[in-house]
Amino acid sequence: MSEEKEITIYDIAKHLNISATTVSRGLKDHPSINIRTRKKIAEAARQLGYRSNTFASSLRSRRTQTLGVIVPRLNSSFMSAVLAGMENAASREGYNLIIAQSLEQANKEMENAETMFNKRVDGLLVSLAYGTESIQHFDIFFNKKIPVIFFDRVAAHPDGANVVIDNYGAAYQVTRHLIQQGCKRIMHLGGNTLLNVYADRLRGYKQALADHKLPFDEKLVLNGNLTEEWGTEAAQYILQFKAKERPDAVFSANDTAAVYCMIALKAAGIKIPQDIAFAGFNNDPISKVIEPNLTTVNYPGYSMGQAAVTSLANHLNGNTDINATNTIVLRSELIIRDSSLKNK
Amino acid sequence: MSEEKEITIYDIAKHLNISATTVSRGLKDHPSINIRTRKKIAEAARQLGYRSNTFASSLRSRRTQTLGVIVPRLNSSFMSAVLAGMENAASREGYNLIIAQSLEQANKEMENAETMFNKRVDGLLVSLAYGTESIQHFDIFFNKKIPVIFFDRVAAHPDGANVVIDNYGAAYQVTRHLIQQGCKRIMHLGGNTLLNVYADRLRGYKQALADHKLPFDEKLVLNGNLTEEWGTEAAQYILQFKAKERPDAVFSANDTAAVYCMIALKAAGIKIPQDIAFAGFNNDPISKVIEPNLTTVNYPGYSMGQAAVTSLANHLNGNTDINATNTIVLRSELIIRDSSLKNK
DNA sequence: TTGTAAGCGTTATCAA
DNA sequence: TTGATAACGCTTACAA
Repeated sequence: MSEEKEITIYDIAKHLNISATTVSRGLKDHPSINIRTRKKIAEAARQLGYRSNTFASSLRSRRTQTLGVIVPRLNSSFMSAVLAGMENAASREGYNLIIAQSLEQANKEMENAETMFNKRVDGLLVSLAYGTESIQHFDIFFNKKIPVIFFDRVAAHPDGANVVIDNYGAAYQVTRHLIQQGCKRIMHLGGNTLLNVYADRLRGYKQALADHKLPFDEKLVLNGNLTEEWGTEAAQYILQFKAKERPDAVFSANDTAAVYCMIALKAAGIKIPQDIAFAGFNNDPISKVIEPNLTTVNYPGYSMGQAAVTSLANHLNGNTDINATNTIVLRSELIIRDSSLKNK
Repeated sequence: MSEEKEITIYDIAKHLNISATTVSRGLKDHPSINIRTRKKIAEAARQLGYRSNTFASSLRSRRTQTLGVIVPRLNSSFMSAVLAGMENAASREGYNLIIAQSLEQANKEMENAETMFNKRVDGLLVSLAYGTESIQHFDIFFNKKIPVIFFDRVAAHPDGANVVIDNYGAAYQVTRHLIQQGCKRIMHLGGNTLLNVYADRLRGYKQALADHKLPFDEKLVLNGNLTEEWGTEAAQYILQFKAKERPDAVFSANDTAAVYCMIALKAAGIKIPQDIAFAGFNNDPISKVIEPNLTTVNYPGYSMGQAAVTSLANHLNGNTDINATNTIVLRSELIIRDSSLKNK
């Protein structure tokens, strides 16, 4: 079983009395090779325990069959699903993935981009870090015409494609749902509006208010980093309102901030949803543990991963121009739970 | 900025009127190269925009400077921390990571192992899938003397090293803590005991009982897959006991099962911790959201990742024999929260 | 301390 | 449909 020496296409060639060129072609099912020859080659390769040397191949062909993935963090069920979807599509298309996390830091993202570039990935998939304010560090890719696809946390670029959920529409739905529950002063806990996801959620919130003739009040929008601590602080902000001006609902741009805000409000004697209704975003596991359970928005992570890789692979195979499908928008799903049901 | 042609060591050599060999050596800080020559080479490389071609290098040197990582799932804060620690150590040691998830399935783990093998990783880091019952699929690595390190979910192998936390000791501490709170009939929710982590936690639980003269009762041990649904079912099991025989504490081998068991028990009118005290394992974010907050065990994920990679790198550099440091045990930490404090 | 020259295993080119 | 040959860019004996 344990081979002494690596088997090369020359060994196969010698074994079959044909040329290495033919073996090379046969192994990749090149159409110009006789189908019976191809079969013989495949059989011999199996028998001899041949495995292709990707370095030699990459060196010569200048393709690595590898895609780079840069994500802010791996520790969410959403990202795990995205990556599973990416892996699935990638292996179907004959690509491997290199994964790196930026830990939400712009400089780490730059480093990662450089590493990916030096590893000569055939294409790049990026979800931007919270701290990223410019996407210049991807210019090395654009300059070399290496395709870049942004997903979820995206930025506009003439040569880059985007895969996103309809953050605007989802936020609109959430807000409308709260309005339909009778809420009139809906607060929005938002993130860095330089990022599309947070900007779009804010827009959806505003539009829903406008469409239902509710005034927009700047004091009812608080932007921050959406962490546990920040969610707790947001509760303090809410508690400072005079009784009459206090919001009767909160729509948070993520579940973490929503949940920690709820915990702090509950501790202060606020009843949820009677006094203040709540809705979050992400369908994080904690949304099913907090009492009352949190109304939220579910992302289709697996599909997003698949869509991003499939689109990238199509582009690499020359099937589509990257501009032809510049933005793919996936459907998300409103999950209604007790935290927003005032009339139950 | 956008170079037309890739710069090679020959371009640098020509530029400086020296040989490519010297450039190659200079670039890797080979000691036999004059330090001034090295400086000149580095400077020219920077100036010309040289980037090393890893394929040519790997092809020739038969090393990839790449480590493979196979994990059950990426979607836990623990795994994210592990990977961050691995990345940190890897980049310090000059290695890159390829990451794959087995999704807890043995056959996916086998596929991943094969992919890693074909990618010719210099070493492999594995946390075993829930469904894995044999580690034969890693024999291709052992046969070729490619080092394999198991971490967290490990298996014994003469040629493989392990990096783990002291599951036995942590479980012992948890159980002792519950006993000190006055609990006498402590139930254990466990996982697949083919996996070290669950077998060791069970052992620690048993030993703590024995050391405190509490009888071990088989009916108080329930093994399962530790999912949300299973945790809910475990609650039904607990509710079936006659009042006098009902456990007065539960030590779960993970937080998910503990939390969903708590939710179901609370719904049935059980008071926590008064009627039944609870402790979990993992320090999952949900443990801080459930009421009362869950006593649990925190893993040092980042250190574990660093330790695993550092150990692997040392071995690859020939600094240590893999048998010399066959098992590294890291300290974990008991986090006491309200769910286990009966006397508060 | 530096250089010469021979490969590593594959694929592109050109020819048959 | 197949083959001969020359790269791809780097490392490493061996030599100087």
